[in-house]
Amino acid sequence: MELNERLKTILTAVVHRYITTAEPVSSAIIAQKYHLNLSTATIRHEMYLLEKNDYLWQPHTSSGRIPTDKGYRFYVDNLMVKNYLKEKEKREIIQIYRQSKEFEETMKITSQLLSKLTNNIGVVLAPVIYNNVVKNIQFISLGNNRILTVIVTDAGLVCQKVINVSGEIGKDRLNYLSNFINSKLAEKDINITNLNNMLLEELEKIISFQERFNYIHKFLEECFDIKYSENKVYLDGRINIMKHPEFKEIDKLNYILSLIDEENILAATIRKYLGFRKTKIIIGKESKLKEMQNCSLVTSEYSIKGKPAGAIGILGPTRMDYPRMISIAEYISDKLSEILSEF
Amino acid sequence: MELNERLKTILTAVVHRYITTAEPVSSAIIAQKYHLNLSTATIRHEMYLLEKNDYLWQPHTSSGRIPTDKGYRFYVDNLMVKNYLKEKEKREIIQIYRQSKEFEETMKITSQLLSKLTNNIGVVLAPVIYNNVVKNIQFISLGNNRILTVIVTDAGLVCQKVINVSGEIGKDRLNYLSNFINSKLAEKDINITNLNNMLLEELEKIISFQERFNYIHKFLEECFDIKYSENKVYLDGRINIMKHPEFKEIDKLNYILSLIDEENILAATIRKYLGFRKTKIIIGKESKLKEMQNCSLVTSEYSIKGKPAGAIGILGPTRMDYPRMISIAEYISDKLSEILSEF
DNA sequence: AATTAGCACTCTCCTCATGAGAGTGCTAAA
DNA sequence: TTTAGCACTCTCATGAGGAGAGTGCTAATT
Repeated sequence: MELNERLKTILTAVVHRYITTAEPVSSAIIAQKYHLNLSTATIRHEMYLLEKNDYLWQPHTSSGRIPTDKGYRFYVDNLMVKNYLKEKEKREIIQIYRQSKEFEETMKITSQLLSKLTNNIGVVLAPVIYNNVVKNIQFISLGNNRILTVIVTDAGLVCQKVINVSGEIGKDRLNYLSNFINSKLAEKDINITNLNNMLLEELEKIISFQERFNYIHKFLEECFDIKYSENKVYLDGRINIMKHPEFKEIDKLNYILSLIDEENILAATIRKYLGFRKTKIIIGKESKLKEMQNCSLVTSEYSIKGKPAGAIGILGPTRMDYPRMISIAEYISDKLSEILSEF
Repeated sequence: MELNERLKTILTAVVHRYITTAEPVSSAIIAQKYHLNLSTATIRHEMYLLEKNDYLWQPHTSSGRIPTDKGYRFYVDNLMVKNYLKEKEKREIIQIYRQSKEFEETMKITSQLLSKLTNNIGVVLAPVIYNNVVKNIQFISLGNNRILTVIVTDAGLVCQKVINVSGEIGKDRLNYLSNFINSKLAEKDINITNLNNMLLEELEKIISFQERFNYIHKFLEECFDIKYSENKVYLDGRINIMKHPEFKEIDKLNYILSLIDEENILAATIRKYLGFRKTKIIIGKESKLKEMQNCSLVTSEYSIKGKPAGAIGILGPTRMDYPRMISIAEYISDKLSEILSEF
């Protein structure tokens, strides 16, 4: 069924009311607060139609109505009015970001900002590393045949690895090798994931026949074998879930708690929806994850120097103030992109 | 009051019973299950004495008894029998550790092990860095007047920092500086926290009069200004709290959740008790933290190459199997010490 | 045809009463 | 000192009853 204007207005009213009170919405409240110049009976009839079409539901006959996932979805796609942060809020966000100079701290601050501003759970997926270009490689001898390899990428990410070698490699040799590699890196962009195939061949030209078959070769191989671990997740504001009346029920709490505990599930969900639009909204059961069935997730992607890098997210009850969540997510992901690009 | 043997036996029985069932313990159950050859009336009388002396309490008159914090404390200090892990369990732990080569991963695995083995929350405090000796410093130019400083300590910890300089510093100059610093570091042990006062003076001797007042000096100062951020906390098994009947009550859950959310509170608590014994047990209100009043925390310190480095912890309800928790905490902290010392 | 007033009906929620059950405290006897 | 016996206390589950919120339906009105 195509919703006519009046039905849309009523659905909007129900969503707004439910978002603010968390109580089933009655026809009387709509008539009273939203000045539609309609009697409760008419509103009741319209709500009945909305219910029949799955936009609303009732916890029991003779109680008010609550939006369904489909109702929220329609609201988000067709009804809501975009919200913009106040200048004052924007300034505050910038102010907070100014404190941080470091990558880790920036991630942490971002998740905190998200949770503080929204009263929900803030999620930040650290930048994926596999499309980064390697800028510089350094070898630092730790003694005891242990060598620390530091790989720096164009996005300013630093990747470190301690490697055990089975024989001594002199400082000069290490320097020679790293200088050679760095000169190659300067010549052309090499992606972090294919360091191995791009460099090893070149290196074989300059290392001795002997070396080609001994521990030095093995060492180099191991250096370049970056298993780009699933990117890190930063969470903040877990306690916020307790503020929402929907999670007074122990079962619902259980679901969201296991979501919070297993950060990977959450990260995987965000990652799954990554890619073809900056901001995405996943409402309740849309995610197919039973742990998420009472939650919505608003995600927004950020980039580093124009290249897509990661995403942030806001996790809360399906009953959330979507326009505000979206504006916050978008503003913060923009700021984060700027900051990380400067690093 | 000094507890006589019989009172001790009964207290032990009550603690054991309550730990396994989470139900108030009646005199009849004690008589039935613990074969003391005493009538319920006698046991009742003894329990009454224990209650008067604050070792037990009743949720209401005419219900069974529950140990108080003091009761648990007495049990832990005087009554419990030390428990040892089975060889099979030990082997499994070693097996799991074998998978991990990296520092981060080791920390994560440790917290997972703790939570899986105990059905409680596993906590790991990463090694503190401020008593580490600096082994090596490297400067890597990132371009755009940005320099990455990598500091490596004797414990194999790596500390990185990107510094903005307000003028160009050539590669040769950077190399010269780092070589000089490294030679000084090789001469004598310098603690990471006083890099600044130990090195800056020496460096001033070798840098030009000009440099002494310009950005190069500032750069070096900034390099050595390591704010040894509070050490990182790894948590695992948050969801486990839902398994314990005591946290069915939403208020208690709220407390422990805020503890879990603000990892710093937990870390600070562990840190507060750090120092004069390997394993520590904090029971309920002993911690003075209202968020911890329904919880107990078993912590055990680990070391790197013999030097105290950090601690692990197990967080659960006061009603926990202390002997087992202790044996797990101690075994894991020992293994962790070994592994980190090898890194 | 659309809207509305009116009202019976439904369901929740709170309170109170009731009774069973678990476990105690006390007393008197062993 | 220990115990049997019993009255007493408190919880918990159950059900009844009534208030309140809100609906669905119908007949009347616009």
